[in-house]
Amino acid sequence: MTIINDSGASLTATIRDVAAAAGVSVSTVSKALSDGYRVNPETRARVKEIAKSLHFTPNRQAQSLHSGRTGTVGLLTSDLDGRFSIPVMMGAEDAFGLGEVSVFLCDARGDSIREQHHVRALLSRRVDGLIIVGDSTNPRDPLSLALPIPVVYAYAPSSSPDDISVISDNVGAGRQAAEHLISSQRDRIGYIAGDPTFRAATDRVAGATASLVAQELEFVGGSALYGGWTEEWGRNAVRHLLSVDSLMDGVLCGNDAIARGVVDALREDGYDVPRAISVLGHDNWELIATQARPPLSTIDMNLEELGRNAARLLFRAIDGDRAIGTHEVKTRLIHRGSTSPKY
Amino acid sequence: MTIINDSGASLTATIRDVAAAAGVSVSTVSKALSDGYRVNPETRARVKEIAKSLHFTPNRQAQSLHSGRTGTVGLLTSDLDGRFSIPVMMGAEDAFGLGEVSVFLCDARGDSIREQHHVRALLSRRVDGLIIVGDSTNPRDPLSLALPIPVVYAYAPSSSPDDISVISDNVGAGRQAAEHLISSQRDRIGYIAGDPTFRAATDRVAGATASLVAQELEFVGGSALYGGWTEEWGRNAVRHLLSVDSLMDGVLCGNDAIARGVVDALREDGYDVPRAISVLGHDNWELIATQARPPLSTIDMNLEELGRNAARLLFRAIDGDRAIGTHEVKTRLIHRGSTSPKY
DNA sequence: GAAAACAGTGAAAAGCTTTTCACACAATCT
DNA sequence: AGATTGTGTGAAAAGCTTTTCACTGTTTTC
Repeated sequence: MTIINDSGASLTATIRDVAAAAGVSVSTVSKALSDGYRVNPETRARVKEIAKSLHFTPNRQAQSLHSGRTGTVGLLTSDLDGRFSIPVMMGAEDAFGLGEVSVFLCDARGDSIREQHHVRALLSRRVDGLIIVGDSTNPRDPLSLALPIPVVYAYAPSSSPDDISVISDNVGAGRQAAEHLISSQRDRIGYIAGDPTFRAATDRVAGATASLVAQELEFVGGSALYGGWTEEWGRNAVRHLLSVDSLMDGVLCGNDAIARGVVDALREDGYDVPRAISVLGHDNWELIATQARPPLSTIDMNLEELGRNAARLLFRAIDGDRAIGTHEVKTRLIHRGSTSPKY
Repeated sequence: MTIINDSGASLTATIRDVAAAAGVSVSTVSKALSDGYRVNPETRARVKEIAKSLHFTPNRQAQSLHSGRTGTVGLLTSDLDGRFSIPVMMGAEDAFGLGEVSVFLCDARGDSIREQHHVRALLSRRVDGLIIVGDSTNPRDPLSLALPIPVVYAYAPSSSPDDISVISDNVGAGRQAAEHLISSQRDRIGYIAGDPTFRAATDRVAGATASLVAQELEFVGGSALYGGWTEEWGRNAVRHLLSVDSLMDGVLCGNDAIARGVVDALREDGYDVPRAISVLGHDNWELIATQARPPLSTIDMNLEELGRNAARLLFRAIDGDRAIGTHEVKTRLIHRGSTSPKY
């Protein structure tokens, strides 16, 4: 099925069509369009003119058949509906530039058989490289196949130190969060963490703990409280913490859902957020954070930046410069209404 | 950069390598691997064996150079962080099958210049077809280029009736929602709608209105209340409706955020949800719906099914069978805690 | 026993582009 | 004038696979 457009030229014109129309050989067309070859300026202009009028675009399949590079990259995610892999993908797409490199998207749905299958398919399409986007920050096993192309792991690092990984700096985020509360004169701080089987949960706690220890403080109740990633857990945990220390003046939360549960419970129980008790979330999950009462101050993981970095590292690796190891992306604090200086 | 794996075979073996190793010609290898050609069974077995040991996978670039079909499809979304385009993409990927067809993902970020650019890039990659995923249900202008490949519009339909579009049946969804409340003996029902500039908002209201009219009912306050898509609007609107009719026993909402605002406000004001007042959302946006108190009953748009349909229609179109027009996907009711029969 | 059918294999073309090499012709130098 | 340099162009190969056609032998048919 070939639709002919207004000018009568098929949109899938090949270089031969251009050559015929210009009355020159195929190789002259190629050179005329490429700049940097010796072609009579007049010929070049005429060829370019005709190529344009024919809507000629070189067939990248054929180009790459010749160059050995396809200008395509595989993006293998394990969880498309995850809130984390999408921004990472966007950042990567961004860094690859408009049209320069195209991205094959595959979703393995957490199934390693499926993953293998996708990898093979991508390999048969001769992608130049692969980005594997995880759905949690826990390290994952590297791809088992020996691959002829470079691979970058994003969000979830590879468990092998010889691979290239880009992750969010969760320890630093924990520090950043704690310092934010400490700097607004809070000294009775509780930590309501997420699921302890997640590396993200424990890393954030570790960072925050380090900051408190540096100020000779400790968490309300002596240590962080682990639970789940839900609002309900936040509601229950904050009430428990208040029963331990009724003068608690700050709460750090493992994510925004927990934080939302916390501010909901506090509002119901008549506490003044942020003046009496400041609450800080994590993830900057807009739809939850902005709709909370008050809107949540939180930590943003800069996931798009993470994706961009992953893409850049992949480029370098494709060019032969493999920067192995785990690269961390700094988080940033988003100030909304749930934190403030103490009154 | 070519990594040699354990067996000593490069993973990028070509058909020539296989031919050399098997001591036959290239064409024999091709035929032996293809089934359906006349090849000596012994030769065939030997070739297959060797191809396997060399990890030979045919170069799809070269294959498609020959066949004219690339087995790739472009997926152009306008809003990757949108909650709607992702499930549609997943469904499409699903229907395209594992490895059979690969998907190029592009994000135009709502910018038509960018969109054009992506379309050109995809064209130069000779994709077999294009799916355009919108970020709202409002009809959009069709791509301005005359394309040599078929296009399917998903979620947001094309404004041209000659195109192929797949959308969610919002009118039907409104009916479904209203009937759910009516069938649980509610007869004083309010409708808190979203932003009236969105077709989705007005269509849902239209469907619900039709169902009420059929029962000789009308909405509390006479008609639906339009506002925004936020929780805050839900909170404000439901309090207003109660001031109009303090015996209101059901509330239909334009989306789950509104519904969540509604149940929050009702809980704060001491109403019993779902017994005294049932509340129904829309979108089945899990993270909001499941965390509400009580969890929200809602309408699911079957977006993955929508994506699958889009993919199937694209296949048909690629095979020359263009089913033009707008195809609707039925919604389904998800029953959680916020609706029940009246006590 | 000669002609026809058949089985198995290989050579070659096609698909599109890029790049190298060679050629023809004009212009410059000795 | 003959040799050299330079300029613009085209032919051809390479990259990988599929498919058609042609070519040996072998087997069957009349």
